[in-house]
Amino acid sequence: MLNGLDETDIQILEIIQRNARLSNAQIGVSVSKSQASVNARLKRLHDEGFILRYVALLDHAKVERNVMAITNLKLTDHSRKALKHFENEVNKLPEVLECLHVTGDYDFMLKVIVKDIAAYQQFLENTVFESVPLASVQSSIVLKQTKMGTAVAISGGKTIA
Amino acid sequence: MLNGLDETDIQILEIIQRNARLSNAQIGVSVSKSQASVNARLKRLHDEGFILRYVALLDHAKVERNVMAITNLKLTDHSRKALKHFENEVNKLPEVLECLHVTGDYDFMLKVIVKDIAAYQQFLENTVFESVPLASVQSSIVLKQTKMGTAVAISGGKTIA
DNA sequence: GTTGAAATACAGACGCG
DNA sequence: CGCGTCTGTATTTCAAC
Repeated sequence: MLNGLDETDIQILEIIQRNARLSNAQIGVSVSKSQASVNARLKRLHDEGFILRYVALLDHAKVERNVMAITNLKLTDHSRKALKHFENEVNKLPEVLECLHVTGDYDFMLKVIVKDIAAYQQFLENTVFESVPLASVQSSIVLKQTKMGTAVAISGGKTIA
Repeated sequence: MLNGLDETDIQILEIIQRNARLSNAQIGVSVSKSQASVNARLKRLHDEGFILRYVALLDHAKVERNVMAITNLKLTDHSRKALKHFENEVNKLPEVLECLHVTGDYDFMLKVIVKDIAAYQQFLENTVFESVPLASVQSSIVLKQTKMGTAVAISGGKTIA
């Protein structure tokens, strides 16, 4: 159907993207399969690389990380070496949750999580500006996370809400 | 220490943000506590809202969702009612993984996952442009996901790499 | 898909600081 | 008296059939 996935596989993936703590038996009820069957499918989906990993999502505010910012960057040097170096530097920074190489006015888009605005200012000055030569930087502060998900809709068009 | 979290709590949170499938016993080894203690802490951390939920992360390419795009939007109407309506519309769209209300040149930033560029074009025309009056739209296609994480560094400064 | 054994999660009673 | 360990029981995982 899709890379060797049948309808049941797709249903299972949709479910565990939203709640990875359900038991195989609970998932089995939803997909009308035995728990052993669900177990075997989950193992296969993981072994074949469909499932990358399982993670816990935290409440950022509760752990005192109240500022999310989007940092758009344009490098001065676009050689392969410079790009690689930039990627390496970014990977070391715990404040950076995501780094995307994008088309458009800027080269990279960083999703940054810090304690407060002061911490963000320090992050820019002491870390980003120091790492590589930058042609331009544009920051957007996140006022509100209207939608915050990790689940991708699978199967042909759209699937579940 | 931080909202009532001690050093052990923080270590546990750091661990399960990266691997939520470890057994309580395995976590216990890392934090030098018994499995029962780890179990009790996990339950408390969840009940108190530090842990929002557990999810599985999929390989987007394997499920044929090869295009990630960032859609920046500026609305024409900024009334509270219009904002609320926009948020409601966006929440219905499975292609939109994240929607952030941001400062800067645009009002909202959408992280969109679709099958291909054609699907993105349809998403814009049939869905986004139809939902609310827009003053401007700017799309950035993601060429490469240099870093892709969900784990926030807890504790004062930085913690683990 | 069913069954059974091993691992795991989880609640209660006790003990230490 | 909060917190951790220990023990027993209920679930769950997982491999063999």
